[in-house]
Amino acid sequence: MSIVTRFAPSPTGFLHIGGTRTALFNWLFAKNMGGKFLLRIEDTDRERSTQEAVNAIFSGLRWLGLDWDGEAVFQFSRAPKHREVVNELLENGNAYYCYCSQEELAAMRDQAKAAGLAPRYNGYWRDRDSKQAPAGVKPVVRLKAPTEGKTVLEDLVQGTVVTCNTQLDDMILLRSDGTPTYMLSVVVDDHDMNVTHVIRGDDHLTNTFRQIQIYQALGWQIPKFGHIPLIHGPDGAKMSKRHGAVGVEAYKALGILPQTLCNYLLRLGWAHGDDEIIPTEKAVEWFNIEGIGRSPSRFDMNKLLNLNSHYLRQAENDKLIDSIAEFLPNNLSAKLSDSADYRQRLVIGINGLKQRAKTLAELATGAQFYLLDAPLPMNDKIKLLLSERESREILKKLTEALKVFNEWNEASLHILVKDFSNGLGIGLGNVAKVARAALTGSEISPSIFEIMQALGKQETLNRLKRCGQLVF
RNA sequence: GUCCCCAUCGUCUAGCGGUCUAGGACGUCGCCCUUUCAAGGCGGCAACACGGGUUCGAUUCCCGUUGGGGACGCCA
Repeated sequence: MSIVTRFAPSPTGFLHIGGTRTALFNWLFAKNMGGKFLLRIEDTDRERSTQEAVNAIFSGLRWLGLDWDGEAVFQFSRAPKHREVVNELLENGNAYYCYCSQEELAAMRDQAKAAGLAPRYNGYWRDRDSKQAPAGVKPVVRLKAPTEGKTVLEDLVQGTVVTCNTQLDDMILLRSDGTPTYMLSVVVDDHDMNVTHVIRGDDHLTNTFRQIQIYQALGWQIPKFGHIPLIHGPDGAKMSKRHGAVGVEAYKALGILPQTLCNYLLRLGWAHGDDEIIPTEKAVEWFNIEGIGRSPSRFDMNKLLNLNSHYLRQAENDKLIDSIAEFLPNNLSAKLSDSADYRQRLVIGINGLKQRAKTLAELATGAQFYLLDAPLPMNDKIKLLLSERESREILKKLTEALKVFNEWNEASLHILVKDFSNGLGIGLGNVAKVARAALTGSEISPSIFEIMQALGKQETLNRLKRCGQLVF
């Protein structure tokens, strides 16, 4: 039998980074086993579900390349089927109506807590006749769960986990307004979608015992479960808003590459020996559930950034140039797309640039001087440097030397400027510093010879000459 | 409060009884390379939470302690 996994997020916000890892593991497992990966939107909470959140899930998964098989299933649309199943349960005596009010339930929980027990419903209506029901109260439907014995979970990640049934109460299957609860919907949907492996966050572990009880009441085959540890923030607590970026779109906006995020998320709690750089193809080949660690791991932005600079350096230049557009100010990104000349500068210049950037955003910032027209913006330090008489002397002489030079490539320019510096007896570093300032408006940049080549002779001379004449 | 899970450098991890004077990566520190900054190369600092067992032998197995985390909704 072919395996089927699924990712089942609720559309109540952004696509959470933790959920993303869950999706990745499900996807990898399915791919590794030659099975299917399904997507189900758990939108049964009508109050909190939004279309915007659904879109965020779709676009986030697509961005990461975690494609799902078939159409996404919207859980709410299956409510009639869920009610049908509840009726079945009601008929065969595995479920019953409960008329307790919220106040009564709260009292029961307090009572149990006071007695040193888990807060739970005490089964008041379990064996009571509905004829005794208070008038005008709309009942909920509860599962008639076993009151003794144990429920056992053979978890793919956590191992064997056992819970006493006295710990669990009769969960609600149908709300008083007739809508199905999550606990029931997941079971019915996973069953109907033929899901064979439920891989999800650790926070669902205790839910699983309840869900197993539903499977048992229905006489359905129980899928295999694997509960992966949650991702924690740097402080060790579950990732939440106060930790900063929790949605994948935030990482996209930062200029993190999708392959970086996949690689990073995979290495959080899973390893393949000493391998750190694991491209998706390898991940699919190597992934296994047994390798998933059981302890939660903390999110480390530094390592993510380091990985990202690796993938940035490896990325194809054309793609990189295309993808920095959205990180550029509008006027510059327009220049990039409208003018082949400006783009051509980056075709060469991107090489030095991408070696220095940790994110696409940084790459875009670094690329600006290629797209800007003189006069370049300069800080006081640069202005001061360029206003010195020695600097302008160097610039003038350098302009003259370059004017008659025609081997316009990085290596030749390097030799020429080196000889030029020797001739002046001032050392390459001093010439480079001034040229860099004039060419880029900055004291930090890629190799000035690469920049000269990328800018072309005319623009190089233009920038050098301009600064040589500048008066501040 | 009740139940469950977890525990190797600051962080992510390798290790599945002897190969461990514990390996890799990020970060950090130093050196080299060098026109700046990166990248790269080389090297340093840095961990088996604690206490009991089991065993000829425990980082590895068992039990406790401590510490951390998660779950206890007519949310999902």
